[in-house]
Formats: sequence, C-alpha cells, structure tokens
Amino acid sequence: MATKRHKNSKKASGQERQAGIIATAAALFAARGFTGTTTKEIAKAACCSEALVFKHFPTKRALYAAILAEKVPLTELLTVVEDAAKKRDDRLVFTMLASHRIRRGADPTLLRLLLFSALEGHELSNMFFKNQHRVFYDYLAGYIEQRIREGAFRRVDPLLAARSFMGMLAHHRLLHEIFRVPAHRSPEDCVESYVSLFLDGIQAGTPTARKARA
Amino acid sequence: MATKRHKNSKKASGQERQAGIIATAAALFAARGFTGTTTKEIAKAACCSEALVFKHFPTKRALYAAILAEKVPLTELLTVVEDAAKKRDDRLVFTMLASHRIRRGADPTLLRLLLFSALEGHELSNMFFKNQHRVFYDYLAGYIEQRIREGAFRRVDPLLAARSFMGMLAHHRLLHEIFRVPAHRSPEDCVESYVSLFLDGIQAGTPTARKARA
DNA sequence: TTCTGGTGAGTAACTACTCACTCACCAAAC
DNA sequence: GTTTGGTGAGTGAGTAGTTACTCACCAGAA
Repeated sequence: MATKRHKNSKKASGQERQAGIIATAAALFAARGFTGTTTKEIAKAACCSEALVFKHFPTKRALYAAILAEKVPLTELLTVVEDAAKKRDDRLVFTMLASHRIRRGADPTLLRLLLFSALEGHELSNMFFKNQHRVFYDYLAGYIEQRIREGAFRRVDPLLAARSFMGMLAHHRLLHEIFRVPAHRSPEDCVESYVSLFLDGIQAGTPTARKARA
Repeated sequence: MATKRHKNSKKASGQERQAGIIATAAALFAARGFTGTTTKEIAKAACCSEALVFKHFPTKRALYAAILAEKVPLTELLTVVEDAAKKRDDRLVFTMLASHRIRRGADPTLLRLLLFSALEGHELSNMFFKNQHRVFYDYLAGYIEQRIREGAFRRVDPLLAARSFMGMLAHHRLLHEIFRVPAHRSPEDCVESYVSLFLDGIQAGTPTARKARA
C-alpha cells in the first residue's frame, strides 16, 4: 500500500495522504454539505494541518470536485443483469436492480453527496448524476421497450416506466436514509413487494382496459 | 393587506415586514441551504438592514424555524379525495393524488427546503416531513388496505404500496426540479402513465401468479 | 413624550487560504 | 563514516475577508 513508507516513519506518502483526505472529507461533506464543512474540520478529521490539505488541493472546491470525480465508479451491475435480460427473466432483472439499489448499492454517503451537490448546484453534480443514475434509466428503458415490442409488456412510455420503478427504489432509500423513517419490513420483503407491484400491478382480476385517452 | 399602513408612509407594519422577510428568506434558504445563505443576503433581498432582520428574529436559526413552521399548511387535498374514495373510484383517487403532486402542489421551494432541512439535519425537519408527507402515506395506506379487504386489490403490504406510488411522484419531481432532467412528456401524460402503471401493472395478459415465496 | 419601525457602525469569532519555516530521509561527495 | 545538499512531508502563525449578531441612535406617527 505504502509507496515509500518506512517502518517507524510517521510520514505518509503523498498518495496515501491524498486518499485519506479525500475519504475523510467525503464523509464530512456528505454529512454537512459543502458550505457546512470547514477546511479546519477536514484537517482535524484527517489528522493533519490545514496547510497540508491546501498542499494537496489548491482550493476547497477542488477537493470537493476530486471527491465527486472519484465517486463515479460506473457500476458493473449491468453486466450481471445482462444475463437475466437475455433469458427474458423479467422478475429476475427487476429483482436484481432493486436489491442492488436497496441492499448492496446502498452507500448512504454517496446518496447524501449526490443530493447535496445537486441542491447546492455544484457544477459536477450533473456529471455525477449522469454516470451514477442515467445509465440505469437508459438501460432499463431500452429493456422495457424491447419487452413491449415482444408483447410481454403493455404499451407504455418506456422511460416513464423505468423512472417509476427506479422512483420506488430511490424513494425507499430517501425515506430511510435521509428522513430516517424506520423500516417495518426486511429489505428482501421490500424488494419482492416493489418488483411484484411493478410487474403484476395492484388491481385484482383481469387487467382493466385503460380509460380511453389516446 | 396592510394592517396599519398610511398613504405616504415608507414604514411597513411589523407583520408585513415579518412576512416579507420570511418569504424572501425562504426563497434564499431553498436555493442555497441554511449555511449557504447569509443574513446579509437576506436583508438585501428583503430591502432592509441586517439589524431589522434580527429585530424580528433573534437568530438565523429562529428565522429558519419560523419558515419551516409556516410552510406546514396541511393540505386540504384529502377532503377532495375523500369523495372519490367513497365512490371507490380508484383511478380518480390516484389521479388526484398524482396530479396534485405533479401539477398543482408543485412548489419547488418547498421541496428544496424539505430536502435541505433533512440533509442538514435541522430539528424541525422531522415535523416538517411528518405534516407535509406522512398524512399522504397514512391516508393512502388506509385506503389501499380497505380496497384489499374488499377484494379489489391484491394482497400487498399497504404501506409499501402507498410508498411505491408516492415514490413515483416524489422521484418524478426530484428528477425534474432538483436534477433538472428535461420533461419529455406533458404533466397530464405523466400522471396518466403513473396511475395506469400502478393500477394496471405493466405485464400484459392475465396477471401472472406471484412466484411462490410466502 | 412615547412608542414603533428602522439603521450605520460596529465586534468577536470564524472563514478559506498563505507563507516562512522545520524535520526526516536519502544519496552522493568527501 | 561523515558531511553536504536536495527533496518531499508537514506545520504554526498568520491575513484579509466574512459571518452572525449588537447597540446606540434616529425619524415619524399617536
């Protein structure tokens, strides 16, 4: 790990320090926002002087930008989902997406960082959002569109359908992680419920005809 | 409007001023967050001195609290929905909820204020959220539960179902108002799509049996 | 006069950011 | 082996500007 750290040296290598500062700063920014976090706090949390923070990052904003840029690791999830998609196993596709979002992919820091940066209007917010979420919508909308063509799904706007499914998941996390609403079901139950709701719909009996509109 | 304002007087009444300060401060807090907004900016936007702001509100936090407390006007929507609910017109119930959220009840200031206060961990956030949103969940969950008992809806967790519907709506607003995703459909189309998706489900044909789990 | 609405000019604390400087380490010159 | 000088890690003590908040004071209406 250490690039040129010696046994009793108290000095960390430049890269180590930089990574450490980024990690601690990310936690603070996620907790308190950009303007709500001071460079002094960051330095204290990273166990170094404020001056050193500015040795690594020219400005506070540059540090924030470095964090956002680092947190865009474009998930590998899609390749796994791909399999289920090829087999047209709708339930598995949506279950994987849901459980990834609700169970594994649940980095609260990331969610808070994303919301803060969007609310505070940081320039990198768009890129952050795009890479972090847009892919899901596009991929999912594409899948839904294909399943509609194949007659497996009703004729709906694919993008809107994708958003409503992702909306359930995003809202679920928002409620629990940001608004601290206590969970009254296990994550597995929630995933199952959301997927069932989306796939099967809530109305009993044969699907009613849509009220004529178009 | 003016309680005791005279014709050529430059002085506003205390209540007028207070309301004005609250309104301008709300807009600023919504745009930039609590820590991101300075009292100097508020005073300037309210066209008065900083000192006057502190004449009306002892601290910046007190001003913030006054805003949150004022923005809890417990919607009258439910009484309107009640009618449709009595007639068991499911589509109308959900359409009214959706269009209220997406079209009329769409005060971007409120949404941003709510998110900021939750993220920044303001004490009033909980109350704010509770009065502003909780009612919907509870009411909606109650309605869904009843419809399940009546055999009109499948057996699902009512609260989870309510959340997934509200989740679609909340996410829709989040996407457009916070993340600035451009709308590719009219609000009416979106409402219709979300309601249809929720009520009819997306899968074609007769509703498939749920994969055995419980 | 006596309120009430209103302010200019502060202040102590804090903010992001800078700078002159030390210290540990290492390699080559002696 | 010791000296020398160079280098990167690290800091204490600032600074200029900003922040929330205060106070003595003013003007006009009752």
